[in-house]
Amino acid sequence: MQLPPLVQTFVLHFGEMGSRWGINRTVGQIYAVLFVAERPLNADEIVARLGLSRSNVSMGLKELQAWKLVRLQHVPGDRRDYFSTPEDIWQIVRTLVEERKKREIDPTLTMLRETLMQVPQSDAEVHAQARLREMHDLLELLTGWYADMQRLETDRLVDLLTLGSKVQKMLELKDRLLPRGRKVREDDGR
Amino acid sequence: MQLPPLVQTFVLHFGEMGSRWGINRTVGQIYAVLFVAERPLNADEIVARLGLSRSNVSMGLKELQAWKLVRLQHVPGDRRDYFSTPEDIWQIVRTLVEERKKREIDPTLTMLRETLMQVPQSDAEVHAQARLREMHDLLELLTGWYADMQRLETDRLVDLLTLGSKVQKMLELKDRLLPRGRKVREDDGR
DNA sequence: TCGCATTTTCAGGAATTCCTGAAAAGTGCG
DNA sequence: CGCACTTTTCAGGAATTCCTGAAAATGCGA
Repeated sequence: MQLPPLVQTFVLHFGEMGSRWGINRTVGQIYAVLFVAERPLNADEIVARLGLSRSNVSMGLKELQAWKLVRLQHVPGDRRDYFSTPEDIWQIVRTLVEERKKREIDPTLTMLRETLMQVPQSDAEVHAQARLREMHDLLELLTGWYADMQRLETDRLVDLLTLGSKVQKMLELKDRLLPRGRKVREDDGR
Repeated sequence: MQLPPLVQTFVLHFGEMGSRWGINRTVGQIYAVLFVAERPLNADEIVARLGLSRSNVSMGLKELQAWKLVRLQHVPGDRRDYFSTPEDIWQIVRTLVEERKKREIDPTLTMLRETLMQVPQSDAEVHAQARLREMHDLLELLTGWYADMQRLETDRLVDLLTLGSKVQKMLELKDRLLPRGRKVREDDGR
């Protein structure tokens, strides 16, 4: 592995973390290298930095592209493929959450809806369905909230996150100032 | 596997999902069985339902306990250990997020802070540090927000999530009503 | 303390996932 | 078209993770 020490620390850590998230270690490392690179890199440059086989890097890049975490680019006068991560880190977060939702949450919601349609054949099934409904409703609430957040511009989103629970206090304040304000909470339902 | 069909669908799906999240399939299945169970189950009951070996179930339960996702209980007059998941699904979410933060985010923040302390030895390292700082600041913002949310009672949290981006509109409204309101955003810093 | 019920540990085989080199396929230029 | 360069595919070996049965440890009542 041919990397400045500081970068190496990060790349190894990121690879480990990746493997706890169902992404394999080398894919995590490839991503990490691209994330800190000053310019787009081609596959051979990644091979040189990480000491993996060419084919492994090719497969890793393919997977990262499938996740839309990495962008393919071309350098004029060079036939090779170059890859980079988005400059904007919030864009990365958005993509990551969106893809995970698509692959994991959405199919789970579908499965939950299907099992909730079935007619329970026993007490055990009645109880199980009640639990599954709780899980379903929770995921619906979270995905609804997420859809809202995804729609905000980044600056607004950062404002909200920075406020944190102070939002809560401000809403109470607002309710005192504007007693009919509760209406705002109920109109325009999702 | 000896389960009502509806439960079986859920258990198998949950096992698959678990394996995409770095949790192994059988641990996911054990959790799923406990989640929909009407009462706490002992290890042999889980063995009967899932057709795993006794020792595998023992290891799985140990892992779930380490994650605090499962509670050990005793039934009067019975020496065996019984296990259950919390009734309150929001409690489950809180535990899950807390544990993942502790195991993944916190060590990552530590690593990022350490690499940011180092003196860069090259342009590549200067640029890498800038990227790592972006990631660090992002994680700090998110964990700060999370700490705030964790502190709210569940009902308040659900209110905020239900509001979604409408919070944004309400804050704008509030700023119009109470021009000096911005002060509220800046005092009492975290 | 013994005996029984229960849980835990762990070595090693099974299953799965990962990684590689070699070969095939794709691509654009002369 | 033919060639050189590049990427992709894939069979099979390497590495890792998972799972099991047997044995050890634990806990409790008599």
